[in-house]
Amino acid sequence: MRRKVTLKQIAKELDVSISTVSKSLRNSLEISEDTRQKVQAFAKLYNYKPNNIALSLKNRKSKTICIIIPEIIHHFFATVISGVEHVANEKGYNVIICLTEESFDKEVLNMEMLANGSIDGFIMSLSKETQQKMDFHHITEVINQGMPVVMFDRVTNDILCDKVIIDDNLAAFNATQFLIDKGFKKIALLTTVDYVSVGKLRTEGYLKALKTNDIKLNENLILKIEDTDNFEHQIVKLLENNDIDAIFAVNEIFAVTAIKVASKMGKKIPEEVSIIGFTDGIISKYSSPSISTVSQNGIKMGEKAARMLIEKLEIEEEDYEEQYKTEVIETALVERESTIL
Amino acid sequence: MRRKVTLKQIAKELDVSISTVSKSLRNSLEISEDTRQKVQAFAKLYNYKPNNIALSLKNRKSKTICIIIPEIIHHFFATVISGVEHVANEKGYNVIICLTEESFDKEVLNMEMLANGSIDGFIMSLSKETQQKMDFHHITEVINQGMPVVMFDRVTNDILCDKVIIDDNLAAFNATQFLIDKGFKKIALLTTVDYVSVGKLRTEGYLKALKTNDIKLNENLILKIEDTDNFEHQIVKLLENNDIDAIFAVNEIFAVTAIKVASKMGKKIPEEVSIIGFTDGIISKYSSPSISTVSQNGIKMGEKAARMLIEKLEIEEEDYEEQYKTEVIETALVERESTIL
DNA sequence: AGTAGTTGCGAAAACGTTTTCGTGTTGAAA
DNA sequence: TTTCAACACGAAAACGTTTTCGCAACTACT
Repeated sequence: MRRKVTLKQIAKELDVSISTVSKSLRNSLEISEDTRQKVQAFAKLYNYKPNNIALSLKNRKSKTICIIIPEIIHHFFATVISGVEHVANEKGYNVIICLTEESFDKEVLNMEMLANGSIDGFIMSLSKETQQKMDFHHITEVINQGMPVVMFDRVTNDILCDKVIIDDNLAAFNATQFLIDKGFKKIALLTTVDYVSVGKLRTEGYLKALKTNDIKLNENLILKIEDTDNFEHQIVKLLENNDIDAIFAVNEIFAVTAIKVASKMGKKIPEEVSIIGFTDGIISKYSSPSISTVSQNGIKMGEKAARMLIEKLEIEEEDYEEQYKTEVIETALVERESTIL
Repeated sequence: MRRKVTLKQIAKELDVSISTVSKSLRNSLEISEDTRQKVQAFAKLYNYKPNNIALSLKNRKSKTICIIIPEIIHHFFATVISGVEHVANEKGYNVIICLTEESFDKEVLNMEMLANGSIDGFIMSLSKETQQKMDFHHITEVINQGMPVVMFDRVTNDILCDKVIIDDNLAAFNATQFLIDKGFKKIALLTTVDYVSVGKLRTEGYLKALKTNDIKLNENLILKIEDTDNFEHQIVKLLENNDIDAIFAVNEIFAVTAIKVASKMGKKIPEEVSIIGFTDGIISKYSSPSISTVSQNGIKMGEKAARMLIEKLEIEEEDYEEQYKTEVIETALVERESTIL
C-alpha cells in the first residue's frame, strides 16, 4: 500500500523547493532544462498525479456538475444522464447524480449539500412534489450564489435560467393530429394529473388538435391517472364504457398498459384500436405490438443541457452577462406496429 | 449575486479570529457563550455553509464514491445505481457516475482521473473490453494506493477485493431445471460470447442442468450472440432448423427478441415454446406475453455494494485488516406468461 | 570595472477549513 | 500579596496545489 506522492515529497527527495517541482512538471521555462528533466523523471517513476481536491480548492472550481432527477430507473432519465455524462466527460467534467425520488425535501437537501464548493453547476428536472408545491427557493438561492442551473423537461416559468425542453404541446398536437389524419375521431387520452408540467402541456396539445379539427371534446375519453401503481382497472373502465378507436398516452407505461388491457379485452391492435405513446423507450420498442411513439431524444437533451451549463461555466467572470436561453429539442413521431398504416 | 461567505469574512466582520469563528460554530466550550451566540447568529444571517472542498482537503476524504458501469441505459445497471445512491445518500456520501461504454480505455481513464483525491472508493462492473483483455492493472493500482474497490456482477477472480454477485451458474441451472421439470427436453440457449463472465457462468449452469437430468447436449441449440445489434436472423435460423420446445435466454433483450421472432414465425408462446429470460427488467414485465425471468435484484446489489464500500471507508486506519468478502445476492424465478403452468 | 539584463530558483501567499498549542486575563485560594 | 487554575481567545500549521515576486548569480555590454 503505497500512498500517493505529493509535490512536497518530491521536493524533499530531490532537495529542491516545492515551487520548482510544480513549475518543472508544468514545463515552465523558468526552470532549467536539466532540473525539469530530473523532476519529471522522478515524478513519472513515482507515478505522481496532482491531487484534484487541492486543485479544486485553489481554482475554486471542481470540474464537477450535478444532475438532479426524480428517479433513475426510468428510461428517459437514464438517457438524459447518458447524454450529460457524454459531453461532461468530453469536456473534462465529472457528473454527480442525485435522486430526489419525487420528494421536495430531498431535492432541497441535495442542492444545499452540494452547492458549497463540491460542484460547479446543476442540471435538473423538478420533482413532482416541487412542482406541486411551487416552492423554488432552493433554486433561486443557488442561482443567486452565482451557480449556473440548467433545467430540463420538467421546468418552471418561475425560475429564470437556461432550459432544455421539448415542445410538449406541439408534440402532443402532432401525435393527435396524426391519429385524426388516419380518420379517427374517438380518441382517448391517458394523461397525468395537471401539476406535472409535461402532462399538462401534452393534454393541452391533445385538446388543441381536437379543436383545430372541429372534433367535439368528450370528457369521458380523458383519463387523468394520479397513482401510477394501480391504474389498469381505470383503463378497463374507460374502454368498456366508451367507443374508442384510438388512444394517445402521455408516456410509455400508460401506452403499454393500454395495449395489455385492450388485448386482454379482445380488442385487436392496431386493427380496432390504434395507440400512440410518448417517450421512445425500450418498452415501446420491444412491446408486441411495438408502440408508435413521440420520440423525445433524451440523449440530445442531456447533451444540450450539459453543453449549455459548461459554456456558462467557462465564460470568464468579467464577460459574464445574465442571459438565459430555452432550447427546444425536436421530437419525432416514430411509427411502429400499434398504429395502422 | 452574493458569493458564499467564509470563516475569514465572518471573522473580519466580527473582529475576532478565524479560529474563534470556527470553534463557535462547532459549539466549542472553549469559546464564551456570548461570543458563540454572536457568531452563530451572524453565520445564520449570512447563511454560512462550510466549503466542502476545503473540508475534503483537510480531512483527506471527499465523502464521495464513484460507480463505474458499462452503460446506464440498461435497466439492471440503473437499478444498481439506484441502490447505491440510496445507501450513499443515507450515509452522507455523494455518488459520481462514470460510463465506460464497454471500453477498456475509458475505464482506465476514469479510474485514474478520480483516484486522485476526488473520491474515496469505487464500485464497479467491468467493461466487456476489460474482461476480454483481462488487463486489470488499473484496478490493482488503485487498490494498492489504499482505495477500497467493490466489484459487482461482472467481476474477476484476478482481483482481490470485495464483490457482490449473484450465483449466475446456480440461477441458470435453476431456470433450466424449471423448464426440464415442465417436461421440456429440447431447450435452446441464447447466450453471449464466453468472455462475458456472467454469460459464461449462465451457460455453464444450463449445461449442468442438462447433464444432471441426463439430457443429451445438442450443440445446435446453443446460440452465442456476439453482436447485440443485429441477431434476429440468427434466432430465426435457430428456430427454423431445430425442433425446440423451450428457450432460456441469458438476458432480457435476447428473451424478448426470441418472443418477437417466434411470434412472427407463428409459434404460440407459451403453448408451443416456453421462454425464460434473465434480469427482471421493465421489458420482461411489460412484454406481451410478459416474460418469466430470473430476477436479479439490482437494487439489493447496489445497496449491498455501497454498504460494503462505506464500511471499509469508515474503519479506522489502525484496525484495518485486509479481508475481502464476496456476497451472493439471492435470485428468484419470476413466473409470468411466457412459460406454461 | 561597473552596469544592466538574463537565468534559475525559493519564499510565501492564497484557496477554506480544523485543531493544537500558546498566552494573556481573570478570579479565587493560600 | 502571591500563586495557580480556569477561562477566552488567537497564531499558526496542516491538507496539496499554483503563482507572484524577490533575489542571487551569472553573462554581456560599455
